[in-house]
Amino acid sequence: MHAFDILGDPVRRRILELLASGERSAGELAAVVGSEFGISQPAVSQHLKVLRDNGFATVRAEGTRRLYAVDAEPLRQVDEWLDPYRRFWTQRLDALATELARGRRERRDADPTTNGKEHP
Amino acid sequence: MHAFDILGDPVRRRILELLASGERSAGELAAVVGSEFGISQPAVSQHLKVLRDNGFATVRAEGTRRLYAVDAEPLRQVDEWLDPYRRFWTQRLDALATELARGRRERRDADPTTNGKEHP
DNA sequence: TGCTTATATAAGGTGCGACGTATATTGTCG
DNA sequence: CGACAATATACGTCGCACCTTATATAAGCA
Repeated sequence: MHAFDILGDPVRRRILELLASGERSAGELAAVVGSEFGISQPAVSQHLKVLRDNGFATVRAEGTRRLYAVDAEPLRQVDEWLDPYRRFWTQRLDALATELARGRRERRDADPTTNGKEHP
Repeated sequence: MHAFDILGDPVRRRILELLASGERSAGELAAVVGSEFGISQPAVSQHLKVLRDNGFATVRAEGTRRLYAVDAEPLRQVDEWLDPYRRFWTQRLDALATELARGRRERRDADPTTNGKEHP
């Protein structure tokens, strides 16, 4: 199953967002996400299972609690998938930088609004 | 509709992959993707519509052809969404570098596989 | 041991997204 | 204009992902 299939679900994305700042118990996640999306504890638990089964999260038992944490490996793969497209926006940024430089140069060379003379 | 929902579909991902290397006509895309996934021309056309409607692709008419191109803006958003997680793997790479350095040091100091003794 | 809390699994219902077939639209060429 | 080519839209069907309710598992505690 491809990583994007997992991230396609908003509930799972939200869970990962919560995990981004550190470990959370299944209960905490069920409470927060459950109330935000209006879904039940089992529903959240099922999403946690999907995240586990696909390597997006790891679990650690602490007593009766299950503490979840992000495993970023699949996210890294998503990041890799994006590689071929990065040039599209970095390129645009470069063009913007060039454009800005050009604008600056022209302003320096002949800017009537500051202190240059129009026709010496 | 969230960007990840669009990327969740393998056909749409494939289309974007093909567009990464430049413009393609709807017909080319339908031929390649259609045969790869075993789906019809209308099916591909519907996916193209989804990509259009959600800003992942732009179209330009050339005669009776429709030439599609990537619009990377939504992908840039996906890239942004990944930001909070980047530290996980960059951090891991740092740790790996550290680990490798440590391993190198230990090997230099006392490496049993080359000339050390197991039980002196 | 029995009761409670935390979490997961089972089983079943439902909505929606992706597909195919058929057809409409638009452009080209003779 | 009429025929053909390229592409899009209409519409009905179906599978599956996600949900709910009910229940199982397992740990903590009186």
